[in-house]
Amino acid sequence: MSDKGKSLNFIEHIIEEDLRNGFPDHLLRFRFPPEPNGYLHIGHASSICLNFGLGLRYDAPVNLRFDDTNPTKEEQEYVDAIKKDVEWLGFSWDKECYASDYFQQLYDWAEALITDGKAYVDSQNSGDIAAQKGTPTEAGTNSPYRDRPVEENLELFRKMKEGAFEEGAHVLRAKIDMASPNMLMRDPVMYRILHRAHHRTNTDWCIYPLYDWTHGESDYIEQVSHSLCTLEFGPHRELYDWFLDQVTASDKVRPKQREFARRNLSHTVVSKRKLLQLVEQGHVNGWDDPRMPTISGLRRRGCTPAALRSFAETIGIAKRENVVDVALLDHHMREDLNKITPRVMAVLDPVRVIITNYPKEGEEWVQAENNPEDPNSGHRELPFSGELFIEREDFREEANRKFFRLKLGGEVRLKNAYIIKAESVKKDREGEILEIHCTYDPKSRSGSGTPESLRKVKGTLHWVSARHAIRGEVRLYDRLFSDPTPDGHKEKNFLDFINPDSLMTVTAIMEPGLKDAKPGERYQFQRLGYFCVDSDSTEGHLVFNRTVTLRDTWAKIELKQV
RNA sequence: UGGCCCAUGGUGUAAUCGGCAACACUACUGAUUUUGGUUCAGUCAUUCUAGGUUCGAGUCCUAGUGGGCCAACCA
Repeated sequence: MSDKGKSLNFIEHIIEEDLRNGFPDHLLRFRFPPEPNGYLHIGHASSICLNFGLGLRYDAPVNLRFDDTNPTKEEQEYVDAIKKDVEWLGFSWDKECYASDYFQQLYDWAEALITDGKAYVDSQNSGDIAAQKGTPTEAGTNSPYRDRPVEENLELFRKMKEGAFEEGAHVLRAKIDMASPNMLMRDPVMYRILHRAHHRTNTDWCIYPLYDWTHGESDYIEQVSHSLCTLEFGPHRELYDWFLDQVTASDKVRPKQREFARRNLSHTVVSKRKLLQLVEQGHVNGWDDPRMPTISGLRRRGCTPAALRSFAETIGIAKRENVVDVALLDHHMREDLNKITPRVMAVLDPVRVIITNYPKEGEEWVQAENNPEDPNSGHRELPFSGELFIEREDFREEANRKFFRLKLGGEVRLKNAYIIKAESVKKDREGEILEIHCTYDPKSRSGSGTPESLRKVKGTLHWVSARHAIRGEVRLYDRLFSDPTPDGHKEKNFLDFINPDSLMTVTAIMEPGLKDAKPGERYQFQRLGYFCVDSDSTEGHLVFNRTVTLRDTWAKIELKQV
């Protein structure tokens, strides 16, 4: 990484300390361990950048490990989507791993634990087991099966594995301490019976290990040195260490679990359950709807991997509760998009301009910079004529001097073309403006070098020649929720805060060169924002998604005037 | 009637051994600009509270306050 001079986050401090204490840097190894039961979201992006970022910083391998121990929820579809997202973010994993690859090893270790008297088969139902757990303030009570003889445990466990029992008939539990102040240490369940096909092991197994028994041992098998997870796993650390104690050899790396606070983004939710609800109840059009905070949604909206990475870098990592302002994400998207996107002109809410002193059927071509931020981006030719479209909100019959745009009797520069002056308007019976009649200064053409062309006029507008224009669908997205913390209200459901105007679709007028735009391509529509060609586009029907607007100082001025 | 974690501007994150509270975003000023974009300059903090240790505390100690997590055969 290029951040050697940067201050360290608390995880890096821990690693630096381990290194100082003699941990060999070539044994550093990390992992990103998603469960393939849903799509990755921006919170995962942060975790991906953390783990893979550490890999880059310390030149250490990072595994992509699927935590696939629950066949009732997990599917291959999610595995594929997750791999695509991680790759798209720009990271390469060392090994592609699956917890399910370790089922046999885990099983063998479980038998050893039983033999050691450290695990037993409990034949109660889940309700009874839960009842015996006690509460955070009261000790639990021992299961009547807790002192089952080793031989009987072994026999039952083997039969569980062979499929001799119904789901729920028995579980394997670690024998730890039913009075522990940490509820996770009260004889946690290690295996349950599930007669379900697994997306990788199919029907090979009918007992499946639970998270706590699986995760640390998987880290150990892969020789992960630092296993990073979110804060809610803090209490699990004691159990993680206990399970590791049962198997760790002295000459192997003993993985270290550390916890960080998940990143929350304002004006959205990042919980798989809630995202699923948005999809299933049709509040959005799927997991990759551009309003979704999923990586696939952000990608479809036009966000770049670089923007997501620099965003993750900026928000950092710590242990306190947080809500990151979505405006910061917007900033990082604009920062990257400003550098890389070609500028084009498109009018979202058109009104017709007639230049009365322009030759009737005349037309000419003007030159436009493709990207002022990129000197190598070159220029393109744009058709100009006496009949144009401009943005309806760029004209007012009357306005004060703060309004830099077109008004009756006022002048304005048409970007890359001429200075025009509004003379009169034509309206329909309802008073809606149909045409703005203007005159132009023929000597004011951009780049011509004439004194007239060098005149300073306050406003510059984007425009499209009516005769040459093409049309396209533009989807204007806004934040999905109107409240900064939609799921932070005890009394109200997060769905109550859904922004009814999160999607507005318009037909826009666009410069003709856009007709060959391909899905995934990003543009800046000048003075409007950044837009990305959507995958819904078909031959002859272009669809653009608005990624993010440009910063809009005028909108703020206007707001204050009201 | 318990255990664990956390507390620094509006937001997020820094601050070496205890030594001038820093960076980014937002907001607001101003300059530049043929995008009201970009760029540039500037403004915005009693480090949760109260004690204590110290020449010196965001940092260490004690107590309090506030917040989060823990009783899935989920991860």
